[in-house]
Amino acid sequence: MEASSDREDQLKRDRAPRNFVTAEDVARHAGVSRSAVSRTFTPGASVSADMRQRVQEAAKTLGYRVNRLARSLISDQSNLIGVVGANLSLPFMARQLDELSRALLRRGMQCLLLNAAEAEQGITPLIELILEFRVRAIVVMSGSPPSSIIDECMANGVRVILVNRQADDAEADTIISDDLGGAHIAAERLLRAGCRRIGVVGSGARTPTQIRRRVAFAECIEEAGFKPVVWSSGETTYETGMEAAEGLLGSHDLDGVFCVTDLLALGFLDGARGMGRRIPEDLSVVGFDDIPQSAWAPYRLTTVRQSMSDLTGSVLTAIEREMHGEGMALVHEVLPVELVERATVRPSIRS
Amino acid sequence: MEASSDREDQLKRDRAPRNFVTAEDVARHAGVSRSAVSRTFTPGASVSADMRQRVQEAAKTLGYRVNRLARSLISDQSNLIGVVGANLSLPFMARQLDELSRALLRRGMQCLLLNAAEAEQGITPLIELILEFRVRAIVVMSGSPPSSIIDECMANGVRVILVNRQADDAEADTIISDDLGGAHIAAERLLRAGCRRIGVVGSGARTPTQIRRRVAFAECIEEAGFKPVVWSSGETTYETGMEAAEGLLGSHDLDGVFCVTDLLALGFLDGARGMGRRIPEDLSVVGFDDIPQSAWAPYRLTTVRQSMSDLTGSVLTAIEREMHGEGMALVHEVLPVELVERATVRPSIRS
DNA sequence: GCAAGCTTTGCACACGTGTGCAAAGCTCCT
DNA sequence: AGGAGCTTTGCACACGTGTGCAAAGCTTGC
Repeated sequence: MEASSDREDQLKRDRAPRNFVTAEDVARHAGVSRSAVSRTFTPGASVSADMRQRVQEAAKTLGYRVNRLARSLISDQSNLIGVVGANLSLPFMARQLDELSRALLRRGMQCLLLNAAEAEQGITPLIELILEFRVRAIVVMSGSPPSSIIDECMANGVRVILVNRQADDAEADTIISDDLGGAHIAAERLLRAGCRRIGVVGSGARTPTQIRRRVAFAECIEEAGFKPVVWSSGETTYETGMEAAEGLLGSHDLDGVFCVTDLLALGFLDGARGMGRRIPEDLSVVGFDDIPQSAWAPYRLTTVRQSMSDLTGSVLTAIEREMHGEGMALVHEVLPVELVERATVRPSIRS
Repeated sequence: MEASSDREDQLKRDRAPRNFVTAEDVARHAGVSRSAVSRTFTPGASVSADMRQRVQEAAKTLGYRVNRLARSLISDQSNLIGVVGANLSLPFMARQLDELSRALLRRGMQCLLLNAAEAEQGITPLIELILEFRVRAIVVMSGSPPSSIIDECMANGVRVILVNRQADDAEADTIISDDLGGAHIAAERLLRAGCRRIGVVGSGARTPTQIRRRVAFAECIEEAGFKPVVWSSGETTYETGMEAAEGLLGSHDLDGVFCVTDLLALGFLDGARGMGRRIPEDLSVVGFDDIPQSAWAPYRLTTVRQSMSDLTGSVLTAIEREMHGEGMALVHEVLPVELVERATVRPSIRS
């Protein structure tokens, strides 16, 4: 917080003189009142046609732009949506952000993006910062906000929408893809392929999503009477996937592996191949997410797909739900997933 | 513009009542003047220690957050940086945005992200929208702004920073990686490998970057006495790379190819292999950008690397340069590139 | 103890906009 | 022509904050 203050201090010191045209200027130039200008740019306000035209002409020649800061000051509401995300360069996150920012713009909202990568003490400070902009809602795609800050947001009329995140018993909207179902599908598929010596690969990240997928998968396998080998350390990257392959396959002769993330799966595939395993003859692999790279020729990964459009759609639903009245109800959605069959799992034995 | 207006209209209709705590509330609760509250939260203002503490206590119990909209209204300046980008899910763009948003936050600035993907009539409307937020500067990573809007930004004291973009003779900061140098390096490397039947692969996108790389490469090859075959259609994706391989290798027996983008190169590699070409024995391939996937085991792409940190650093330099006075000078940087040798080009013949 | 100098505090104005209210203008019918 | 009813316009206030200015308080040196 200290460093940040110093920074802002400096920003202010070398502030440049601005000269934006104001509604006052336009009014003077068009010979009308300032209210008329305001109404011209306020949808639904009462202005006559020729007044509107006169104002618009003046505005055009002067280069007038409404000052949204001032506008929002009145309504105590901006069209800003705060977005908290980290690791924006990971394929899945990138796609998520791409779709979300596009959808927001299409609906007349803007995206205030804060990168949580360097948020050592959690994302609470980031959310606090976002609140200072009087945003319309906050979308959290990374980190786990303590319920105290969520409550504060809600108390101020700002919805908090958690995407593939969880906050135990806090009043937040929660949109999650069906990790349990997906893990189940993956387990089922591997078992049907006749796999018996089974492994799970996760990273060291302790996100709810990772844990749910790993645990649910392990349970399924155990129910079937087998004992899965688990890998869970490192970052959630391709490289970790390779390490997992070396670590796991060096000591265990596995014939089926579930990677909780496609990125891990791709690394794992390359690692396994590097150790001489043939896919899927010797070893079947299933991923989760369906990122674009999974369809690339060297991989053709069989994986559990999250529907990106469902995800974005649900976020928008939550944002547009009214804060008070009967629409206040929280959104709690578990989005369905589906298996995408490609080429990394052996065909089912009995069909 | 029409649709957007309707949208905003609707946003206003279902506006929810808010109840943010104001500085006035805090002042009353602490028994001091409102100015004192303001000064407590203004770095560098004159407040005594115990006054500050009293205010901070009251602010904490009441849950006060400075309203940045109001604050910015005074200074006519926010800490917002407008960012225009499209195709955020492409690896290179994603990394760029990741680094930029991180750097901005670290320096006490926030990122107002507009996705230009659906900007059919150019990005001028987007920049106009951004201006309404009285941003500190605008970073353009996609689309090409006409110089009229750039001039308007500059007239209002808002810098426009083009990243790997170009606006002919407009007053914008321009930060470009050395496409010409990179193309030269790529050509040189292929020639040294003994390639003689050479191709260039671009997409149908007519961005300055693409064109510069393609043209410069072709020139180098022609200077060496050969005539390159050119592919340039489709989107800038992996799939286009594959198509290019099929299209080009079906009719020409090439032994060296330069892809103006790594993503194209990866698709091209897979396409070429699918047609039975051995890399690099039969065919050498060089890319441009050095995205993470290029280092993956099936590819090990030799490519021309843009330094992401240089790029981000230069953007920050431009943002922080003063608008008036001696610091007003525009930033025009051409960032150096370097060849990353991996495994898709044959060793040099004469060394 | 007192004056000079410094620090701290409150008042009041400014920033650019939206909007309720009442006055003014217009339309239309009798 | 005149009045009822509707539309349009301007005034003035509100939004929450930063800050110049002067008054008040404090410190220091003699």
